[in-house]
Amino acid sequence: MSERYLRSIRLLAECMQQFEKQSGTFIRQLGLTHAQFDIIATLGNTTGMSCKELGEKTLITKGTLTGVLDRLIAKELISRTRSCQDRRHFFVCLTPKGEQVFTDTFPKVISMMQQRFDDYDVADFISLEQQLSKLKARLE
Amino acid sequence: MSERYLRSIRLLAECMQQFEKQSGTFIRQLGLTHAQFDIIATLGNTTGMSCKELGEKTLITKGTLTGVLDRLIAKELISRTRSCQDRRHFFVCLTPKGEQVFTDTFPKVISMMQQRFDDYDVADFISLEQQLSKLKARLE
DNA sequence: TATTGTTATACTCTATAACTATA
DNA sequence: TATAGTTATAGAGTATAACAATA
Repeated sequence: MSERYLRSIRLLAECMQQFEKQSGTFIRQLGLTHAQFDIIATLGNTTGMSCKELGEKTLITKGTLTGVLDRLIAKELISRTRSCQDRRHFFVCLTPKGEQVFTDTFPKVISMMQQRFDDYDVADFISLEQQLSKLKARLE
Repeated sequence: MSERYLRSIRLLAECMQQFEKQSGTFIRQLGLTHAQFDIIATLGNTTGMSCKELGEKTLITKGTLTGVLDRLIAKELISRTRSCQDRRHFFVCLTPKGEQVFTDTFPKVISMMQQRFDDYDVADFISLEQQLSKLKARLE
């Protein structure tokens, strides 16, 4: 059974690697790094969150996160303000410019990819989702 | 359909992130970086390959690769010898010590993970593999 | 005392471009 | 001329530990 598990994990890694290869080119054209884009993507469609939460979601450790956020602030894509309730917390969210990068970027990535999935029907996607959800639950 | 595609990609990323979170702790305990472990894993169970091939498989660009290989050589985990046929090529392969890291590591990662997949039967793994293979083909 | 985040340090990865050696 | 790999450079990510501010 362990060979089967390994084979699935290897496939998972290969899928992810391919996706990152394609999206990486795109991200770099935006003048962003992978870590920076990760932050933008995590903050997208949210009302913002603390550094702690952001670090947990992106797996970036706090010491590193400060630097990544600094560079995104310099690019005016995010804001970092101290929380009023608990002044130990910072509140990080996308600026309008950051929102725009988020909403401009994703449709482009989607359209770039979408044509490859022409022969996927709803059932195919549902099946894929089910398998990945199940796998994710085991990995957590 | 694009939301379905995005949802699958997000799940894929979350699975990979979880896997890297778990394996990352383990890799660091070995005194290796992610890139270094990627090289070891790619060379494992092969008779070796050129820098070019290694770069293509790991998505590490040639300038970066030289440095990563230098550090693995310093750790005596790989060897890099010039090819006799075409002296432009180098031939990179695991040393016995590198082989040992590879064969020692994977069983540990497997056993760490395996218990989580107790309720996966052969059919589950086959189904997962099929879905991932199909996805991979589209992403390439 | 515990938690959140910053700062400092040393190392590694990264992309890119110029370069060397071989074909 | 083309290809494989190295070297050089500047910037960014990484882990870790010590620190400051707040609770």
